[in-house]
Amino acid sequence: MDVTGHTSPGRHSRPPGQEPRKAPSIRDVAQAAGVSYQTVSRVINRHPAVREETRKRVEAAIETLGFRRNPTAFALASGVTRSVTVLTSNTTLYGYAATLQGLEEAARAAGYSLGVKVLTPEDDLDRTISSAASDGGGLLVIGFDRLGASALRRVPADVPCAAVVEAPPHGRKPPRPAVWTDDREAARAATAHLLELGHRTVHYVAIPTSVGTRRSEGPRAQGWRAALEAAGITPPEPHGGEGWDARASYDQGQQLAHDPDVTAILCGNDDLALGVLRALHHAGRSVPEDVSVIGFDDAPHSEFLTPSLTTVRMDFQGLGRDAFGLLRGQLENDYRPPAPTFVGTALITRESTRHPTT
Amino acid sequence: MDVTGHTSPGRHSRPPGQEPRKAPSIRDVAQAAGVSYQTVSRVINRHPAVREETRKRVEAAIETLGFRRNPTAFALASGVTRSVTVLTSNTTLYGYAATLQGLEEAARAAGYSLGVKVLTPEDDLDRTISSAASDGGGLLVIGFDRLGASALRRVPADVPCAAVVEAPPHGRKPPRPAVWTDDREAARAATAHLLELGHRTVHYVAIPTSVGTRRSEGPRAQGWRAALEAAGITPPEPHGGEGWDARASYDQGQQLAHDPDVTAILCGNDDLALGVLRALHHAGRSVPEDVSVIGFDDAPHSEFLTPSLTTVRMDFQGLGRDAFGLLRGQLENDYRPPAPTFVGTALITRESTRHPTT
DNA sequence: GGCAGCGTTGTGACCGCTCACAATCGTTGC
DNA sequence: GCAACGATTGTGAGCGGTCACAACGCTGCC
Repeated sequence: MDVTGHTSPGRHSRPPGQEPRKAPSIRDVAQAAGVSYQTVSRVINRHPAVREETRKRVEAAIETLGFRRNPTAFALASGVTRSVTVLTSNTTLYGYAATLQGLEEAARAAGYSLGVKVLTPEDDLDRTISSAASDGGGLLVIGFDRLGASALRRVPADVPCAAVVEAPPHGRKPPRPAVWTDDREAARAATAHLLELGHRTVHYVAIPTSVGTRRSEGPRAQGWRAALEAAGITPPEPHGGEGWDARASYDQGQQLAHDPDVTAILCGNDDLALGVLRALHHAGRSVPEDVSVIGFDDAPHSEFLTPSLTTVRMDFQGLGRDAFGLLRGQLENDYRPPAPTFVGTALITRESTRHPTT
Repeated sequence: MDVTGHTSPGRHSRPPGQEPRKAPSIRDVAQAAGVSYQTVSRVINRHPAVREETRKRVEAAIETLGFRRNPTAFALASGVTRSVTVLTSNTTLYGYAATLQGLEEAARAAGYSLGVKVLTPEDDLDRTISSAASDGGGLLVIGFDRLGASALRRVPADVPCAAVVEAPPHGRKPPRPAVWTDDREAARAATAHLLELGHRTVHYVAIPTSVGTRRSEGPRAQGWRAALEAAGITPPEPHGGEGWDARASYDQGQQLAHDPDVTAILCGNDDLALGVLRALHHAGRSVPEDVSVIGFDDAPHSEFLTPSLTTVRMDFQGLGRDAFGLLRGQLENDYRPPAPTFVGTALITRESTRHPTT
């Protein structure tokens, strides 16, 4: 079953005699309208000092010739790009994809075009950054992970830049203008919820963090730990931290499943929760009867799992929108970015959590 | 729980006296190296007619000044952009996201920068297209749906363009160079598989199609229908066709669940399958004991569902790669796109399918 | 009537790079 | 010894816009 198809252009796909006629320039328009190129420039820039009648004439010429201002020439001459580049290590994981979507929407609404560059450990970070910087008007960095965070740190100070990041440690500020969600508090609340249901402790399966070594703790882990400590419980050793998806968490899920004392598990994201769910199922432990599971992020499919997943909803799109606003504030002198509009987090309780059976 | 954070740049974030010094130009390099700007241009373009010693000198100057060729000026002067724009109606659904990922990888490998523009029903398609076209060197259209397909049709003939599309009807060719997977055959094989297991018929929950009205059939529906007809079975009325996600298919799943004759369901993608799975569960019908379900696309989480989902694996990344190659062939005179490299489809059998009871 | 002042339009230079062509140099050939 | 030649290098123009400034015509005023 590997039948596939494609069509390709002929070697000479251009009909003879039909040169790819190049787009009209302002000088073409000027000639057609009987004015100077500068007047055309004024018209397309809505400069007030143009007589009504002249403007009409120029606009007519623009219309008939199908003129559109060449963005490249505009960028070169004016130094203004109206384009931004997103730097991210991933485009498909839910959190990243949703953030990217928010960034794109905001950019489109503001009339900016959006470039995307995926960061890989193999590529030279500085090289990638400087090429992206010279390409476009500004950089938007998704700094959820190590790669993204270190890219953010290396963006030269004179390059306009904004970021979406993991909640920074208390008292620390990200190196650049940034937005984030208070994951720490959200994780604390989710953990507290499990404790309130009557669980004696809560185990944690971690996502990778954006800082330091594998064993260092991200904000979600910190919130989890804080909730336990506030309840006078010694936190057990956290699991995971090496991958983002279900494949990565399945093993951890198996270990947890074999420990009969485990009755509640908080996962760093919904994909990890899925792997844990699967492992628990294989081990014959049912959710939520034997074990409660909470995810993080509220991915679109989490609601439809069986059992449907209790999880922490995040407003990634809102984060993206706001990060773009922050960048736009640096790009346009007269633009003041509005206060953050994203809605923070919310614990969505579904079927995967309940009180423990004594 | 709506605590969030952000930092913004001060109003005057630039340290006084530290102007954002503009990047060095080839003339700066030329002066530093004691040659003309044209010689510098030759060096950065690897023109052979430069004496070894001169080249060394220029390269040293480039290094010390940290010169990088301005892509905007290069584009304007040469007419070559080394950038492409992806037009898509969606960035988060698995098929789209994975295709985008393939496109991005290929573009990055070839040294192209990649722009993304999301198509919406509200925006003026022609406007979006022409702005994307003037922005970059070429267009890559993801034409899985109506919006994408109609965008593809409207791309002016003189704009370089390649697409990833739904398999076209027999004997038809897409309007532009394109790649696709033979979904029709894959759906036929998946349906045939269910029949071979002993099911008397197979029901179908459709994804939206890229052509015509809601009720017209995409290649997956055609393949399903063909398999049934080949077995002498009158195809039942297909369901769905109005949405891509689990929310859209849940209702259809409910209807199917209440019909005791339904023992096998093919879904247009894995998300729809998820909604159907959920509806069956709610109706008390177990999978695969009472009903077999097959999805399409092999999304990353499908393997970890319970029951894990039998599905048709697609090589979206490969499609993206190949589509980029097709575009690159139009952009560079001396580049011949390689033959398609994507691997087609494969039926992945997991827990959600088996022979019917009785 | 002459001139300042305004509204409107045109000219020249330039953004950073490429292209086509001209200029320079040291060799070579006869 | 000199023209021809190839290898190098430099010059001018232009890509399609913008900016700064000059120039024009008209009105209002003393």
